[in-house]
Amino acid sequence: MPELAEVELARRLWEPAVGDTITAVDCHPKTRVFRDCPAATLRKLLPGTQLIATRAHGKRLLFTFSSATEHFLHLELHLGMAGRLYTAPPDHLAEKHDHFLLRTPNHTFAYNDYRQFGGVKLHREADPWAALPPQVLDRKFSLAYLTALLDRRPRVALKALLLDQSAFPGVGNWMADEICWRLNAHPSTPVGRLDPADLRKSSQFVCRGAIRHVADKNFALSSTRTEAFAPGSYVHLVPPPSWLFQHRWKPGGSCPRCNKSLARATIAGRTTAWCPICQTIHGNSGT
DNA sequence: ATCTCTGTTCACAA
DNA sequence: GTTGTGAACAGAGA
Repeated sequence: MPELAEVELARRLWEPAVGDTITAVDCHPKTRVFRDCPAATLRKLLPGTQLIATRAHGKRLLFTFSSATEHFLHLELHLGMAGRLYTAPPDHLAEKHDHFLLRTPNHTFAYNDYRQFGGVKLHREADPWAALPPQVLDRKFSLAYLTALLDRRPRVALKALLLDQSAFPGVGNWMADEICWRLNAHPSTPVGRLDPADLRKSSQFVCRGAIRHVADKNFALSSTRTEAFAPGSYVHLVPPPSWLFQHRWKPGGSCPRCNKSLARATIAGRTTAWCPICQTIHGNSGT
């Protein structure tokens, strides 16, 4: 599920652990989420360390620990399709599909992923994220930068480029559709036909709005209703009806702008919804 | 029972 | 070299 806003929400839910000492690590005995780091390594390295920083970049999370034995120690999490972080009391027992629990004196920080499409990586270098591309809301995501990006691969379909994590980190299926819709562009439009300034504006609008509607609002809810983030529930508030989001999966859903029926098809390998009336910029229309 | 899914990766085709 | 497609991963809910 998680795209950039849910990933940011997950980061904030674990943020209270900063400054805490890890007292124990419980790992699910049989899981494939520990891809390049055996669970035994985590159990050996993490207890006694202190969490000192949390970061999010696109769909990735990075938790940095200070350790007596390692110069640098980071845990990178990817939530895949169904991953979720939550916080619980220190004596919390692992729920179904909890893959690992970080224990601190006052909390349990849990990682749950029933589909196991996510994963955990261990990094031991100073900055494992040194080479990541700029994010949509970074200052480095400039008009010149995006123009060069489009010039490099002018024939790629808009939807495919939006889903490319090295181009638009953190944008997933629904955000990609939302950006196409806001841009009035058909998802299969070759990106060479687009105005980079318009694409930049639309993608920034959607990323900013997603953070506000999903990360900010659900986080505010979590501080008044901690039980809302117990296993089994997660995101409660979604973008408003003026966004495509609330209409795209409804059978017979209609465009919030012109009220005509939405179209659906598989584009760039993913189910895609768009408004055939509003999204008039096409690759094959001649204009 | 069958199908779908806010994701990524890999093999392979065109 | 580029671009597109389908399968695989695993489980829940319709």
